[in-house]
Amino acid sequence: MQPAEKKQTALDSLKNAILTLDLAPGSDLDEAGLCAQYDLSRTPMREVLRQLAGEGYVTLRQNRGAQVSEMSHRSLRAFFIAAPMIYGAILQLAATHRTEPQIADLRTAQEAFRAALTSGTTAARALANNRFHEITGEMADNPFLAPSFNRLLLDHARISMTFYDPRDSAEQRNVDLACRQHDQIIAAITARDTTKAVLLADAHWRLSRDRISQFVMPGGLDLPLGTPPQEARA
Amino acid sequence: MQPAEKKQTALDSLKNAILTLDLAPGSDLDEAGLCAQYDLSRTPMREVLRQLAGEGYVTLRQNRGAQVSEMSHRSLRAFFIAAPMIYGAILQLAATHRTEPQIADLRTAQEAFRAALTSGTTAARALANNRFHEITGEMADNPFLAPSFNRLLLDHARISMTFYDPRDSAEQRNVDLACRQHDQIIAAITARDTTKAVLLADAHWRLSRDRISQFVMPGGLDLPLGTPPQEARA
DNA sequence: TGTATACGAAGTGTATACAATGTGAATGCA
DNA sequence: TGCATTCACATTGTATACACTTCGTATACA
Repeated sequence: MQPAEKKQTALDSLKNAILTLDLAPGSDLDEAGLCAQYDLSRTPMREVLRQLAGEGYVTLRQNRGAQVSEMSHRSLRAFFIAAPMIYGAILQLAATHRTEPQIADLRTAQEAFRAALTSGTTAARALANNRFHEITGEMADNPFLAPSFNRLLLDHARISMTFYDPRDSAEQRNVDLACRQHDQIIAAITARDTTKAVLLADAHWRLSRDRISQFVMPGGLDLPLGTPPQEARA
Repeated sequence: MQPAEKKQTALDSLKNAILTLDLAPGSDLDEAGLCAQYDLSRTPMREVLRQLAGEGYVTLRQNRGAQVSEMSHRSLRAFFIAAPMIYGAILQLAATHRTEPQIADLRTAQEAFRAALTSGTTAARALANNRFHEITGEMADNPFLAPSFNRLLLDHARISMTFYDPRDSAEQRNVDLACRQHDQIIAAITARDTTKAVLLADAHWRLSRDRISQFVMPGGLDLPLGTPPQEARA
């Protein structure tokens, strides 16, 4: 395997590991360990880490190594604010600028997503879903919106991984609905129907948002309130 | 000077040179030359270039060195589509999340901008204006919108540098108006007036957009049409 | 016993030598 | 003369040795 390929492999592999929470937010990355794992020397591995930093996957600290970028309460709030606007813009532009080969790519990604729904792991689903939306970003073909869109996709995948519970049957229905929305999105984009694309972006976002909200603010358990521990009182 | 400082110097210097068109879009960067210029060896200089690539200043091509990112007709169109939306969102969030020290920074940046208007070069104006808007981006405090916003600011500065004509007195009036709008933006942000912030973002954007449009589509010269050269005919 | 300082190990940043790739000019052949 | 091939040079990519910073620990002192 060529060195350049090994670099690409390391990049893709690390991205996937971060997207699927295989590498936890905030966890430290051992430079030497990664070098051994991907059979690269430190120089190219450090370049990979710089690239990941540029795309928001990791943060680099002076003299203190790389760590997987955090997902905090604050960033979740920022995510909720930014996502609906950017998602709407991307799908609208995708419907305008999509090319035929891109539509083929999108259909392929959707088939992979549907396959992952029935037989894949939670991580495989998240990656397939992420790939679907990445392609819509490529279709939009706007270098000024792309960086924020991709940053949103990263944390969207991670948030979904955090909250997804395969035992919940309501979850199963939601995922099936999301899959059908993907089909509708493909149809709208193919037809260059920008109005419909924006509406679908909104519906798809709300579905995802509500799923997340339910886990952040679950239904009450109807139990008596506890009392705060001594130290926490005023 | 410490190596880390030299890296920062190189990064800042290259950013400024690209923003002010001192380094022309599409021009090749000579790795060895930059190493000599900033007294760095190739390893840290390559990391600087990777960082610049991550922020959209340059593009890296396999085995073919770095080149300053292009500004094409197509990217101008994408810019016009993305800018008003992102700028509005950023100023709205800035009005919500700004802190007192950030307001002080913004006032300082505005003073520098005003000073550059009277005594500075065109490049100094562009950099001061860029800094002002960068601070509004910091105030907005949204890691999902920041990358696109900063990408927009980069090309906004470069487009302004392209089209600015200091001999045009209408330009002078426009710039003075832009400066007054900055004062109003500071006031709205300080007062946490999100509604006004959004309106000002729109007004500020339209002023800039119209300036650019006038240079892209100048008033006709009322002369007869030429004929295409032989080679160009069907 | 608590704190401060010094030492050492681990890990990060940089310099440089070497390998691989791309480019362009020169040469040979049609 | 035109085109293809080859070789040399320039430039980029990688490996590795070395320097520096950080952090943990041990020891000395209060």
